[in-house]
Amino acid sequence: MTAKDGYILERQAGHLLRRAHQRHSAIFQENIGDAQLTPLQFAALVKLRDLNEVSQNHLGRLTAMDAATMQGVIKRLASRGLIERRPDPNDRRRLILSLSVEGRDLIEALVSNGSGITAQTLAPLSPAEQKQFLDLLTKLAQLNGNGE
Amino acid sequence: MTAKDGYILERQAGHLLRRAHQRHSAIFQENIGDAQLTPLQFAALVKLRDLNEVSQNHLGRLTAMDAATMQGVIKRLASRGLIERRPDPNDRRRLILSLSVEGRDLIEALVSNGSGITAQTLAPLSPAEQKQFLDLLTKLAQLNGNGE
DNA sequence: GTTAGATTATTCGTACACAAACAAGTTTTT
DNA sequence: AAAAACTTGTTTGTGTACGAATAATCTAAC
Repeated sequence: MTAKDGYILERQAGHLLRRAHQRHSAIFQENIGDAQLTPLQFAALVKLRDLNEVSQNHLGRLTAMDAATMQGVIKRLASRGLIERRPDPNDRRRLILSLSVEGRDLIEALVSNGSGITAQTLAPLSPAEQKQFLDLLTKLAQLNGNGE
Repeated sequence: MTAKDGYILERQAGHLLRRAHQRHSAIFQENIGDAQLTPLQFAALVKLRDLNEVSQNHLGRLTAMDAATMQGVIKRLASRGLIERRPDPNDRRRLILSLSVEGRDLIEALVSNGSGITAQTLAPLSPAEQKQFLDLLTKLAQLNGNGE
């Protein structure tokens, strides 16, 4: 907490965001109910459940993963048999992704755990603070609003 | 944004924290003023400047990095000649870390950029909102307050 | 004072994160 | 239609993240 010129690591947005994200990841891992599933894999399954079918890159945009990251996440989900990949007949560059039966069953069984994880992550705050925090955080998560 | 049962990815704390952290990282990279320096490396240098000398594990605790991560961060900083490592005479397990002259010069020159990066990260919020956000985020970054 | 237990740093293995470069395919321009 | 520009998915390389295992050392208990 020392600082010769007022720059205190513990008060920087980036450091705090990183630590809060660490804490959330730990809560996720303890409570998701599937030891292999990671937050990104869970996000991909949830979005796929909502949309039924999407291309890989499109799913990446919806879940905020770049193409290279998405590739790895999808590969691992497919190797577990949770999702299926087939070529798009209208655009031969594209891979159309969808949930397998096992993937659908798994995500239906685990979504409620996801809600609990968010609740637990926000538990140190009062209900009013939770709402406020999510509102502010939503603004800061917007890709614009930076400074070019 | 669809959802059969109210679980909306875009409103989950973890997803928003991840995206806000992504945005911060992009702002950091554009504004830190040293193309090689990463947020973690910057944090390590800042803490080292504040404390002069610390053991590697201790520095890891102060910057919220586990021992394995810290090891890599320190290795890269040392290979750039920004920090020095010497054994602790009182405890032969320990490595005592300190800034080199170049490391000190670099961090002194870049700390103010760090403040600008936090400001820019929080720029979408009003000053009152910024204070509130940091207060709430600080509570959520505390390692306790989870639910065992 | 030795043994059991804890701590320090390292290594290994898996999973993000993302820039950069690429091949293959699609769209836009001219 | 052919060229230029863009998109999709993959690969490579570097840097977090962190669990688990290990060797060396230190500390606490007995």
